Amino acid sequence: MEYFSLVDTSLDLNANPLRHIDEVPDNKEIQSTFLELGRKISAKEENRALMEELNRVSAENKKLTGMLTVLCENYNALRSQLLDYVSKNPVAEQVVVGKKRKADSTATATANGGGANGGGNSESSSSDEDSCKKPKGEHVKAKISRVYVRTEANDTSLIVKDGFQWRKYGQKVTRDNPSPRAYFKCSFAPSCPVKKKVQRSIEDQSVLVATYEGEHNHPHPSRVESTPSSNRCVTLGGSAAPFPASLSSSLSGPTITLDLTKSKPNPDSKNSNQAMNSPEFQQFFVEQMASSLTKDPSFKAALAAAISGRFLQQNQTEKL
DNA sequence: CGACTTTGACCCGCGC
DNA sequence: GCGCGGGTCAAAGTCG
Repeated sequence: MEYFSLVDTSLDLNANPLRHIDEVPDNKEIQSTFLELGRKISAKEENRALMEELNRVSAENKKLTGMLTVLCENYNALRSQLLDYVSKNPVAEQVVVGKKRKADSTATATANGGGANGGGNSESSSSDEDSCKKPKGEHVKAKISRVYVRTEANDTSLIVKDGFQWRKYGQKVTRDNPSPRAYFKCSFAPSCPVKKKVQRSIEDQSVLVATYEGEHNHPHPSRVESTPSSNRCVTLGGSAAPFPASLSSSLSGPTITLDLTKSKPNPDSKNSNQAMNSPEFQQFFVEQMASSLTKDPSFKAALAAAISGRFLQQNQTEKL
């Protein structure tokens, strides 16, 4: 339930929170009303309307808060079930292999297939496939996570900005996908073992599939690059990805989706909670919220209405 | 001039 | 053993 510390759930999410301003007659009408009926009555009526609106909004906020609570509870229940399952079935826990040629290629194939589901913006857990055919005698060396990033259609670069600094060390055209695959190492290498592969989804060329291998053994260098203008729709999962929970915000729609179901069953699952509580995550979250809100035309309209409404009210009180 | 990218060559595991 | 294909290396090029 840490999420409540991150998000002010009492946010007024009404599309048109100042509806009462629209309903109130325009300035001249108000003045004439005042002249005819006197100040006390209309002031009382306005007061009552405001109170009703406030009650309505409060009730809505309460409802939304309740829904979020249920959502979080469900997530926690599911996660604990998953952890139980993983602890009872050690095979399922084997997420990755070191020299995992076979397993990895299958995983990549499924990833591309997974990209097809839901327009390439869904994530397929890499742990399932990897656990199926485990080459003999191989040990768990690194953790793999997969990230889908929606880019501009004309953006040909294979750059997934996740806040970390990467050094490209290779590029290959693979057999199952005509678009080249780029290989990156964390720029903190060799002290940091994390590698990243980035390739366009075969199904949706506007979607980049980034596969992270390993875990960063250093703090996040900067959050500045974490919200690039070109990469907006990010789905994250796993350990090497910057955040354990999946976040997505889309270019086309100013929505923020906290996909809590896609968090990987890390044996050290407390990491995800720690990351969620980390200031970096909170800043990232707030940035995402802010950028999404500023892109929302209805939010802008509501804001403009609020400001103009405020001026209008001030004018009225000054005139009276 | 240093850091980073590009790109062809090389290495290595797997399947036949 | 050989060929294929994914992954890595490293020299050359580019950029700030």
